[in-house]
Amino acid sequence: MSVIWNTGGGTVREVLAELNKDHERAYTSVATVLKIMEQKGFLRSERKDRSLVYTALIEKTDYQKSSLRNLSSKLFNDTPAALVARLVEDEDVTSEMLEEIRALLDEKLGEENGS
Amino acid sequence: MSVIWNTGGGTVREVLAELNKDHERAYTSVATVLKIMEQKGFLRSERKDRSLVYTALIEKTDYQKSSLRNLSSKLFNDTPAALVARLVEDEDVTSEMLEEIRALLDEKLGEENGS
DNA sequence: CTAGACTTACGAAGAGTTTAGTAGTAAAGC
DNA sequence: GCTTTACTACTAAACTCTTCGTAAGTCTAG
Repeated sequence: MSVIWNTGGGTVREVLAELNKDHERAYTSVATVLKIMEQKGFLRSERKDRSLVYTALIEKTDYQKSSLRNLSSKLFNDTPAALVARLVEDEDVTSEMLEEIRALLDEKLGEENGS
Repeated sequence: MSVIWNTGGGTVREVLAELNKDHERAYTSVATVLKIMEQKGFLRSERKDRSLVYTALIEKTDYQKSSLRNLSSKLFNDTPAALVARLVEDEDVTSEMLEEIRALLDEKLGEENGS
């Protein structure tokens, strides 16, 4: 799915090429997965020459949101603050990143007070 | 696993009772899962009377962290700021929560500048 | 026209997860 | 002491996910 989002979609062969950067897989494996994801409504396909070109049907941001919601409810008692708390504890998160996050919050909060 | 963390652990029957608040399950289902989780090293068990009392072997915070890391790498290109950006977009997140999160960041940033 | 290359469709094997039934054992009640 | 109760261990069915092979169709080159 991430490959489709990152590349904007493509044929089985294109997706395969992308995936094989990470780890060798068979052509048919990718074809099967893409077909299944289409059946599940995540992708749609369109004929182009003799191949199928797959494109995303669901937005990456939507999926990110629902994943976060899911994680938040399952592991953080539905309190996003607790989630962020854990996130900023991570040693790999630099203070530049933290500044960035805070700036984001300031923006969001300003915007809400304004409305 | 969440049940164990939230209740601090307990017998199969206790965990079952907790789970059944949500959705009816058989006693043996819970027993099996607990045993499997023990085999995987997430729990340990201790005999108490005739029952086994299960307790968590891994910290909830550690699991939260690794889940976040995982989500961040898979869906957010390893940029926590993007993750938080998506989080604060959620309509269900109130400005009180946002304030809370910002306070958290301020604290963390202050602490780091101080060191 | 036919051989080769490429593609999708279908099916299947193996691992992992979830749910639960059965058997056996130990304790408790009478 | 025998029966009921409660528990764990073992087994298994149903389901999902991942991987891939084989079959069958189509296009193209010679």
